[in-house]
Amino acid sequence: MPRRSQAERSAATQAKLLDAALDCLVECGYARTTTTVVARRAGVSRGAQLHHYPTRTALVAAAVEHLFARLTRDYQDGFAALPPQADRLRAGIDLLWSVMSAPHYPAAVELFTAARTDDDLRAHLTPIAARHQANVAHLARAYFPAAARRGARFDAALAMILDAMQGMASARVIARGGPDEAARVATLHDIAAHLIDPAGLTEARA
Amino acid sequence: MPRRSQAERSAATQAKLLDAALDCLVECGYARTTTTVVARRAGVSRGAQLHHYPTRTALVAAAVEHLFARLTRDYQDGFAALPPQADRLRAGIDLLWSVMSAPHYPAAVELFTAARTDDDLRAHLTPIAARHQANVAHLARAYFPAAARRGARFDAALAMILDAMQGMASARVIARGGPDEAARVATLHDIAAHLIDPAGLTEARA
DNA sequence: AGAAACAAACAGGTTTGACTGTTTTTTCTA
DNA sequence: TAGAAAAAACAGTCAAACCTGTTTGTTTCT
Repeated sequence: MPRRSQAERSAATQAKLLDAALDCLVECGYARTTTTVVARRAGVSRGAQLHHYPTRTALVAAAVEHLFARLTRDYQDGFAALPPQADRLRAGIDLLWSVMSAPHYPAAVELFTAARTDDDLRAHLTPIAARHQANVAHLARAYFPAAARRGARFDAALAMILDAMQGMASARVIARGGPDEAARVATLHDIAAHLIDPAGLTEARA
Repeated sequence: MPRRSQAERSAATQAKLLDAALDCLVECGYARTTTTVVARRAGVSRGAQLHHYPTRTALVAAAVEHLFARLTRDYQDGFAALPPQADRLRAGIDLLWSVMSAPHYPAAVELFTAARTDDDLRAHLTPIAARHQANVAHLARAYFPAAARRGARFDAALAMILDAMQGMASARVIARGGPDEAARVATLHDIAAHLIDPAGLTEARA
């Protein structure tokens, strides 16, 4: 690797650090995600780590931003790839759940839990989370225009479905992917149909 | 306080320690819930703390057991006090949510999040959580016998509602008790009616 | 040459569980 | 039943390990 530009070098180390931080959050949890461990896992010296992210909070905040950017892309791509068939609503639910089942998602849970009692971290995370939520809501409205016309009711339904998935993700801590997880997703399908599209005339031709 | 029996002394200090641990978990979060701080908050010497709970994990595990015992009592009392009127289902939902809004509930969230990556803690928490869930399901079935006759569908609905509430509780981390929280509970009322009692013939005379 | 990236050692502060010693209660025994 | 012995509860200190952020020095790019 001769003659890498500064920008390339920076980007490479930062990417290594952020991925390592996410891995570490998933594997070890927030408490044991120390700057030392992250640097070692990233194969980067501690000096370099501190150069790019001067504090631990800065590091994990950047990591979650990195993660959410990826999640937003996943949502976007997923929605764009939704089949234009009769069960789009169903497919949309499955998409949401699949993204929230991503391997790195527990890192977000770790950080938001920690943010509850860490003002600094919360200040970093609040705007990131708000932006992400807005993105998802925007995408959902864009891809289900007919249902979105129901306005607040649609928004409430979406919020509820996301809450439920968030709860399911939390529950995984204890019972990882139990057999009844599928049943719960099925219930969500049912609910979505009831709340968003009670008449049964789906968004097939949207 | 002359002549307290050993059992009394033990029970008193243990209660002080467990309450202090819960307070600390809620206020400071899992990472900053150190044995030192808990002992100080409890007004107990560090030696005494170590005598009753030899490790940090033992302490927090006992604390969460303490908490869940109380939550189960709250559910029980709440269900027993449900009015025998037409909107029992609605009142039941509100009860579930009010218990999950209890001041100490965030302590449970902290511990379950930590348990994901702490085998020791998880081993302690898993049976506690399982027992608690079973208790809630049992109570719900006992107090909504007509709906419970729908079997798996009832269980799925209950699980989903609890998931959603869990998700809402987690979301509080960022937006504490936002205005739309009420809207989400309203959506849950709607869902409960749809999933559990679609005909509208409520459990009024159960 | 200057700036950015990287490397490594260091100091200050914390936490945990072990360890030693003291007081209070219970149990055994005379 | 009185007093000694044992057990339990309580108190406080200590060392090892660790983490964070600073600082100082080196290499790589512009």
